[in-house]
Amino acid sequence: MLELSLLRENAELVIERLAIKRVDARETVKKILEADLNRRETQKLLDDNLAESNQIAREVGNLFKEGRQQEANDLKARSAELKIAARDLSEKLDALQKEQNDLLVTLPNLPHPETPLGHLPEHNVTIYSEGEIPDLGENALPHWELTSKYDIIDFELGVKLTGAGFPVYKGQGARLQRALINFFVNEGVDAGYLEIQPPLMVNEASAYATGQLPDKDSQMYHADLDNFYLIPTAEVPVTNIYRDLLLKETDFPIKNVAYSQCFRREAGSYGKDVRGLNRLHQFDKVEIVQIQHPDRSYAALEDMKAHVTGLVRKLELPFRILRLCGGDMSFTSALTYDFEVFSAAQKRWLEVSSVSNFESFQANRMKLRFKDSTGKTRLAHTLNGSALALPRIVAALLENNQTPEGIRIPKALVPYTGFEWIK
RNA sequence: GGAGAGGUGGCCGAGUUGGUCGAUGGCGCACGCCUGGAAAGUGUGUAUACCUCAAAAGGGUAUCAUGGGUUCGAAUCCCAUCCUCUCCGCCA
Repeated sequence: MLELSLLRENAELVIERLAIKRVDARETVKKILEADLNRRETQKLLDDNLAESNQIAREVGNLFKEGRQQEANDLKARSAELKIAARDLSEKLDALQKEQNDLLVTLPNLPHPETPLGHLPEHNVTIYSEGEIPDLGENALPHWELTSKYDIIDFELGVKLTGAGFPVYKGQGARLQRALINFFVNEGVDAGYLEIQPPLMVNEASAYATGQLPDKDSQMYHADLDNFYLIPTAEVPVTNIYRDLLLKETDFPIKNVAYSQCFRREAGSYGKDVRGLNRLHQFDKVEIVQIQHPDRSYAALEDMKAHVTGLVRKLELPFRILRLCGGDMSFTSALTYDFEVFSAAQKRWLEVSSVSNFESFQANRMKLRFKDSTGKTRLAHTLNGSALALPRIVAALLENNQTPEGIRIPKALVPYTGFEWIK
C-alpha cells in the first residue's frame, strides 16, 4: 500500500499518477486525509486520558501506602470516569484506523513516470525484440498435438487424476521439465542469487502481506482444515521471508532465486487461452526476488531484465520485451517489463515473464524496513520476476523446434536433458 | 493425536507474594579513553510504532507471543488463541 506520508505531503501527485492507471482517486484520497486528521485528534485525546489515568494510579498507590484511604477512594472514582471515556476513544480510534487502512489498501501503486499511457494490450510499448520467427510451413502442429504425438505430456490423464489444467509429464517430457528447472535455478545462482526452497503453502498473514488477500482470495487454493493457502507463486513465501524485518543498509542487495510449483484456480478463464500449456492450474516456475535500497531499485530492475533476456536468448526463442502501459500493469507494480516468446504454430506471443519494481508498495504492507546511513528508518524496495515460468516456454520450444526428425533441444539445455532430440 | 513445560529487548537471561519495570545483569553492537597498532581493560550509549513540536531537543501513549478480562495499577493474576520444547503414540 501507498505510504500515508506521501498522501499527506503530495495528494495531487498521487491523484495525477493514479490517473495513468485509470483510477480516479480524488474521493478516496480526500476520505483518507479526513480520517487521518480525525484519527490524530482522537489519538491525542486518548493519550491524554491514559496519561491522567497513569498519574492517578501512581498517586493512589502512594496514598494507600500512607494510609490515606479516603483520598485514594476519591481518586478511584475519577479513574473510573476516565476509563469509560478511554474505552469509547479507543473504539473510535480503532474504527478510524481501520477505515483509513481499508481505504488505503484500495489504492494501487503509483506508476513510474516512464509508464506508457493506455489501458489496452496495444498500448504496451515493445522496447526490444530479438530472434527469427521460424517458418514452419503448413503442417506445423500446435504443442498440444506434439505432446501426444511424442507421448511426453498427457492432459487427459491429468483430468482423470485431478482435473483440467493438471497435466502429467512423462518420459522425455518429465526430463525436459527437470532440465529447465535446473537450468533456470543454476543461471540464477551464477548471477548471484541465493537459492531458496520455500514452503508451497502459506498462512493467512503471508498471503495478506504480498497482497493476495483480501482481493485475490478466489484465485488461490485453500486448505480449510489448517487455513493454509497453496502458493500462486514463489514470490509469496520468498518475499515474506523479509516481512517485519528491520534491515541494515549493508544487508543490500538481497537476491533470492526459488523454484516452486505454483497453484492457481484461474477462475473465469476460457477458450484458446487455456488450450494445452497456455494456462494451467499447477505449473512450475523459477522466480527471482530482490530487496533493494530505494536508490538502486531501478538499476536492479534493469539487471533482472538483462538476466531474463539471457535466459530466453540461450533457449534460442524469438522474444520481445514490453513495457506495460498503466492500465495493463498490476495493482502493486510501479514499472513492469513483460517478456513474450513467439509460439510459431499457434502463431501468437506468449507471456513467459513479468519483471516488476514494486518500490515501497509491498514493503509498506509488510513492514520491511531498513536503517539508512543517517539512522533513519525507511521502507525498502522489492522487486521480482519470473526467470522463468515453464509451461509456455515448453510450448514454444516444442512448436518452434519441430522437425520431421523430432523436436530439437536447444544447445544450452542439452547438458541438462541428456538428449538432443525428442523422438 | 495424548501428557507436561514454556514463550521477556539483536542474542542469552533476571524478574511471577501485582505498585515509578520498557524492564537488573551479561553478550553483541556503536562511539570514546588507553595503545606505536591491536587485544585486554575501561567509560558512555544502544528497541519499535503512533501522537505532540516548523525542525532538533524534549514530552505523551502503547508494546514483556497475540487477543480479551480482573484491578486505582499487570511482564507478574484469570480466560482464549497461536507458537516452541520434552515424553508417549503414529509415521515418509
